[in-house]
Amino acid sequence: MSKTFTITRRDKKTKARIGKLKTKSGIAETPFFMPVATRGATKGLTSEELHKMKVQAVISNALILYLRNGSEIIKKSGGIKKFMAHKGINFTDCGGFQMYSKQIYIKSDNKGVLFRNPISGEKLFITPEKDMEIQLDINSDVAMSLDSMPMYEHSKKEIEEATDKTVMWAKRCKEHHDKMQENIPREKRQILFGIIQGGIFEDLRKKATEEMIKLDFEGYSIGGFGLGETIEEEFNVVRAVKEMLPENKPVYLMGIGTPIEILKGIALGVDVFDSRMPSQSARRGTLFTSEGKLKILNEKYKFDQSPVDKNCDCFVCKNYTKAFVRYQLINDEVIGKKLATYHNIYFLTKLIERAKRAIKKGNFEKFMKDFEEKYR
RNA sequence: GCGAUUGUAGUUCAGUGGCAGAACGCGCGACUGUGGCUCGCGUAAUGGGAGUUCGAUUCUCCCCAAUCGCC
Repeated sequence: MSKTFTITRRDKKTKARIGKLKTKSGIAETPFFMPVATRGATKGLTSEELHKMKVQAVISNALILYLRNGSEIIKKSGGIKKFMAHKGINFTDCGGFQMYSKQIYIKSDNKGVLFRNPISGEKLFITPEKDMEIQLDINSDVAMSLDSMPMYEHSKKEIEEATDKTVMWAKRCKEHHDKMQENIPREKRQILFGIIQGGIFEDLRKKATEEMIKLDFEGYSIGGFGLGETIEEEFNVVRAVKEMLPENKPVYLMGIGTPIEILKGIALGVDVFDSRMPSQSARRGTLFTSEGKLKILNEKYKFDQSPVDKNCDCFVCKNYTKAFVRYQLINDEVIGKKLATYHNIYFLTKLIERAKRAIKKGNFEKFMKDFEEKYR
């Protein structure tokens, strides 16, 4: 059968699960982590390198690509997969998160979001329909409905308004997206995920989840985290939303990317993650290791001849010393950023692989607890 | 040897007769659906001596050093 999502394995003690996400570009085994490739590339890494380290998917940004004619160029290049010579699956984000970016966001009303194009200075009105068209031009495998993202510090009333607007837009996205693809065979269609908002308020999240389920998306994204809330607030909401969502739909926890949060998410049955965390932190000198976070720019590693992580088998750890990576990073050489980024993304990808193995062996909960100890 | 100019943080430069600033560097921290790669905190200095003055890093003189020019 050509179902989008199939669960192949379940953990007994937690809600963790292993599944297959089927897209027009191929199948990815969940859970997986997507490095961010905002403009069609993960900073510092080639598509071949991502493929070699078994990254199954990346996520680009429809709005930001659109700002520099990227969506047009990509359309004329035959879609993002071909454009970036990527062997895995491509997600696109809608651009709703850029409401967080004061430099390009102007305002939003019920019809859509007004951005300023920082390149031309022109105002740019993005409606849910327009957003769907951009993502279809880019031709990613999985698109996101346009959301209106509330800020952590907003009042409950403001968050409720944004949440309701997100549901309303999701409906319009779904209708337009379906209509745009009605003549395309099902297996060649772009998949659309609906984004659930609601801040840290369980009641708002539950209401939004209920409405979104009615719209029957192929997958659900939980958005609006990593904005200042505590980890408890975050996972209380994820748990509540997950309990309501249908079991057979893939769930994507947007923007979440610290090792601990990924494991906690997996334990609650989240299937997809993404974050700029591993790539951005790497460039700024924070590396993930089996022993915890490593601040490689610290003076104590100046002459350190050991690898970044002695338990890691990535090519960086097999070939280079801390002293080398540190020196290149400090001197702002691209090789430093590249090696650091490679290691961090490899680490997260490998972490999830190990988590999956633990799920299969039935000791995921212990695996998670042991890991958490090191990241305290 | 003579003349001119300049000596302020590790570096490049502000500034002031009354608590000496910045940038970069260095040290530490942050970073969660990345427009332009950052942000926060910390560190550290008036070349030496004498004089004027209540008080001098600032004004005067001497010494030392550097740079430029002329021999």
